[in-house]
Amino acid sequence: MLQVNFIKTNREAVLKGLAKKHFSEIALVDQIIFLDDERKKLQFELDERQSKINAFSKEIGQLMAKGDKRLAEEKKLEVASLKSFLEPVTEKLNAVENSLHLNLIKLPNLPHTSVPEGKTPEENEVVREGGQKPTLPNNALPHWDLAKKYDLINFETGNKVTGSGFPFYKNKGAKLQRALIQYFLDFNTAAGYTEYEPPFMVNEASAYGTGQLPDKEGQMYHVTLDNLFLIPTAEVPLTNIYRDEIIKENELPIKMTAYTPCFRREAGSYGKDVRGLNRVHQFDKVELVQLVHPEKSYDVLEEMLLHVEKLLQSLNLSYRILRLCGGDMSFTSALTYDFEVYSAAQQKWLEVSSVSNFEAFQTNRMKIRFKGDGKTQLVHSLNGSSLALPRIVAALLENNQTEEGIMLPGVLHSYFGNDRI
RNA sequence: GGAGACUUGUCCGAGUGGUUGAAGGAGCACGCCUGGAAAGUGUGUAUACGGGAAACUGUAUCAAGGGUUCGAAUCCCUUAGUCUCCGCCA
Repeated sequence: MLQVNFIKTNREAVLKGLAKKHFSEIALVDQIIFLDDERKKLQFELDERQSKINAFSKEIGQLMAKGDKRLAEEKKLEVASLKSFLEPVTEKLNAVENSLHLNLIKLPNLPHTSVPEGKTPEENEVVREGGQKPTLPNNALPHWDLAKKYDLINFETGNKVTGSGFPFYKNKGAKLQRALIQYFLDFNTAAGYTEYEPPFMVNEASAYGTGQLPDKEGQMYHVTLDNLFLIPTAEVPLTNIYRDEIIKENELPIKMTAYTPCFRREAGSYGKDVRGLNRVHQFDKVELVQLVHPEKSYDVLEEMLLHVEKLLQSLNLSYRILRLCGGDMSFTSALTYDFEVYSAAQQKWLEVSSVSNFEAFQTNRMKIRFKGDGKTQLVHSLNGSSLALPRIVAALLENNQTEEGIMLPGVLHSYFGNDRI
């Protein structure tokens, strides 16, 4: 959520930023400014009245103490008439505050200046590529066939037991999941991230805090009986740890990592892109979240980028880093880098990580602040995947297939207990 | 799931209708003291939204929401959470 004062003092910049994000309801901006002025007026009016009432009440108290009942009774009547004015103003103020808030949460975050213009994924900017694309024989198999061949993943059973998009991992497939999770977590904690195992369901306030609610409830699984939501990413419980808290400046940066399953209803799925592990409703992911001093968030973003890059390099995968264009970025992000891994058998890039700086957009909703220079201000939040497993698994299987089995990268050997599948 | 007790500021803790945003203590910050530290000592130390150039000042907030009252941290209701006992359970 953008800060009203920022919108008011930077109206032009806000409009420009929204245009870059291809946000169409720009009338909201002036609406918000209008409503906020209205809010202030009403607030002032209300405070004035309340102040008078408070003063009178105090007097009544003093009169009662002196035993001057008659004068006290007179004052009571005066207060009563003042109070009758209070209610309509309060109601108006509430109404204005509500619609101000409703409008405010409709505005997406503003893109950073380095965000490229553009509307579609094709217009994302390739920052750099790394690793080597493997050359596979002509009879190379896509991962769904490899999964069958080595009995690693069973999609059909998942369909039967739960539904499509809920695969069973089996045998070495299950063990590979465990190895990857363990490796990723160790890699992250070695870099100073604190490991968490958070709840896999969150309440409404938390889903709201990270921006899943309102509007995007369709993307989450909702446990209606208890009004809880299955988390679409560990970002939600992790960031919400600090909701409504004021952090001491010397405790920043706060670096957190967690493995969780992620649950996504993914309304718009289609065709070839959803084959095998390319898109599923439940998948495993290790996530990074940082809460940092606002002046440092872009340095931290670069640091997280390098961190994830190192992780991908250690897996010997061919990857590229994209800087997302304004139209392809998420609602909450100010700058996002996507990591894609090359799947040799499918001959396409698969997104495996998304590293974003949200600046104060999330923390303004969650009121995560810190105290520095005597002032209380919002921290910046960032997150990144390190990594989402399914597509990593897809690439590992496809890119490393040989006659002798699937050769795993060295860093996984000890975790997996073998050098190949 | 049942019964009871409880929920006050960063923390501990006082406070059962009237200058209480909240005693007292701890912590923290700054100053004095010290060769340095500890001890001692002085001052300061919540958040949000307003007004004001500023000094300063108004309103709200004692789990959350509602109610009673001229006035509520204090009384009533609802919800959530914590603890204890019982039940159930991996």
